[in-house]
Amino acid sequence: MAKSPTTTNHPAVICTVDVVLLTLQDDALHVVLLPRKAPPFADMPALPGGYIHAQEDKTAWDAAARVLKDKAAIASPYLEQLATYSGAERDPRGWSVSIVYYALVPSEVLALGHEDLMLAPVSRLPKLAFDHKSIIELAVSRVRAKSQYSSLPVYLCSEPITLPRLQAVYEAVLGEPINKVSFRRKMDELGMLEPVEGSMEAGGAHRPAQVYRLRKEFRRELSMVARGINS
Amino acid sequence: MAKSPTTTNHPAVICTVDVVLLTLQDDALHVVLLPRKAPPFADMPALPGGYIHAQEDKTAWDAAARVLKDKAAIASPYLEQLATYSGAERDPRGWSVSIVYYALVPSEVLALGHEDLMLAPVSRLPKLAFDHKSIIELAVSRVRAKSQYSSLPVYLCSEPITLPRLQAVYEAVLGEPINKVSFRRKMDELGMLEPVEGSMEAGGAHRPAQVYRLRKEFRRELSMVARGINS
DNA sequence: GGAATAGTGTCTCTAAGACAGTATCTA
DNA sequence: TAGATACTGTCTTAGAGACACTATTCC
Repeated sequence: MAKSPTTTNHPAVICTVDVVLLTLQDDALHVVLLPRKAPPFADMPALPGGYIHAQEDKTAWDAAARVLKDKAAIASPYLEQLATYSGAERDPRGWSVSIVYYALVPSEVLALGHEDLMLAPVSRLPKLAFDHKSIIELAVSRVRAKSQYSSLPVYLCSEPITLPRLQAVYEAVLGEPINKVSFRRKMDELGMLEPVEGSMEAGGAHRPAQVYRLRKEFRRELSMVARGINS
Repeated sequence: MAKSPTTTNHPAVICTVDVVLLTLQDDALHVVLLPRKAPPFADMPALPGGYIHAQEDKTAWDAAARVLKDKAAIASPYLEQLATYSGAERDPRGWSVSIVYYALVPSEVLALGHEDLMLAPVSRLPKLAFDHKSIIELAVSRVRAKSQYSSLPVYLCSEPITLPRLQAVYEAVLGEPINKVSFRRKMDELGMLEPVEGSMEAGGAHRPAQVYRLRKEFRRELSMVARGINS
C-alpha cells in the first residue's frame, strides 16, 4: 500500500454520510428531505447528510446517527447501511464519497416543523440535489425486498399495534395486497409480537383487534422467515 | 452543509477500496490474500486494496477494478459492492473508510505466482490485517445468501459447464447438498444456460453430460428466481 | 338483529423433494 | 454385459392462497 494520502499527491476526497429517512404517511412511503442552504444545488431538496467529523464520530454509522439527531431530531431509529456512492462527478466540489444509510421511523416521532423538514412520497419525488433520487430509489427497493421476508416494516409503526394495522403497513410498503391467513402465519412464525391484555376499538362498529407489542428481544433487531411474506 | 473539508478543521479521511476476491479450489471457497509490504500489519496477509486515486478512478468501482488488475492481474470479473467499513480505530494511521467490493472468478484465471498472491480457504482464515477477517466473513455470507436465489455461482466456473459440475459448485458454495431435480428446474427457470452441441466425457465410464454455455444476455449479469435454489 | 371488521378452520393448488426408472458412455 | 453417472417421469409432501365460517363489537 502507498503512503498516507496527506504525504502524497492524492488530493483529499470529500467524505460524507447521507440518510434516507423513510416513514409512512397516508399509507404511502415517504422520504424526509431538507432544502439545501448553500451551493451546490442551493435551495434544492436533498437527503439529510453532512461531513464525517473524524473527531466526534467513531464510525460512519455514528455520523449518520448524529446527522439524524441534528437535522431531524430523531434518536435511535432502525438505521442500517445502504450503499456507498462515490465518484468524480457526483459533487461539483470534487471527488466525493457518500456512505448512505437508511432509517425507518413511525411518522409520530417525526418532528415536522423542526428545521425545514419536508416529506415527499417516494412514488413522486421532486427534483433532488446530487444523485439523491437514485439513492432513494435504491433504498426503497431495498426496503421492499427486505419486507418480503423480515419484520422490517414494524419499525414504521408505533406501538402498540394490531395485526390488521400491521398488514396494512406491509401492504403499503410492498404495494400489493397480502393474503390475510398467510400474513398471520408469517407473523406468528417471526415470533416477534406478543399480545397485550386488552383490546383496541378501531373506532368502528365491529369486533376490536387484539393489541400486540414487540418482544424485547426484537427491539431494533430484524427477524427473518424462511420463505417471505408472500410466496 | 459545511464548507469543503480542506478549508475547515476536518482532517482528511483515509479513503481506500478493498476487494474480497473469491474462487473455488478443491470444491471449497477460497479468498485471495496478499502479504502486506509495509506497516501497519507488515507481512500479514490482507485483502488486495489501495487508495482511491482521484485522478484516474472515476468511481470507487473503477478503483476496485484497478486494484484487481494491478495486484491480481484480473480483468472484468463479476465485481459488486459489499459494504463500507469505516472508523477511527480500524487503521492505526487514522480515521479510515474502506469501500469493499467482492468478486468471483474461476480458479483458472487466477495467475497465482503473480506477486505474492496466496489462497486461503474461507473456512480456515489465517490471522489477517485490519478488520479484514470480518469483511471476508460478511462477503461469504452475502455470496451464500445470493446463491440461494441467483446465478451468482456461475461466475466461479469457467465455460463451458455441465449441470452436474454446476450443481457441485452450488453445493460447495452453499455447503449443503441440493436436490438434483429441483436444481435442474431452477437452472431451467433462470434461463441463462444454453446447450452446446457436443458432449463432455467426464473422464469416466458413464454417460457424458450435456455441455452448456452462458447466454450472451447473462454475461456478468445476475439472474434471479422467485423462490431460491432450495426451499 | 344488522353491519362491520377480527380472527380461524380447511380445502386447493403450486412447487420442492424423494425415488426410481431410463439413457449412454467405458472397460 | 457390468458399472458408473446423466437425465427424466412421477409420487409425496409442505406451504401459500382462497374461501367461508365464527366472533365480537356498535348501532
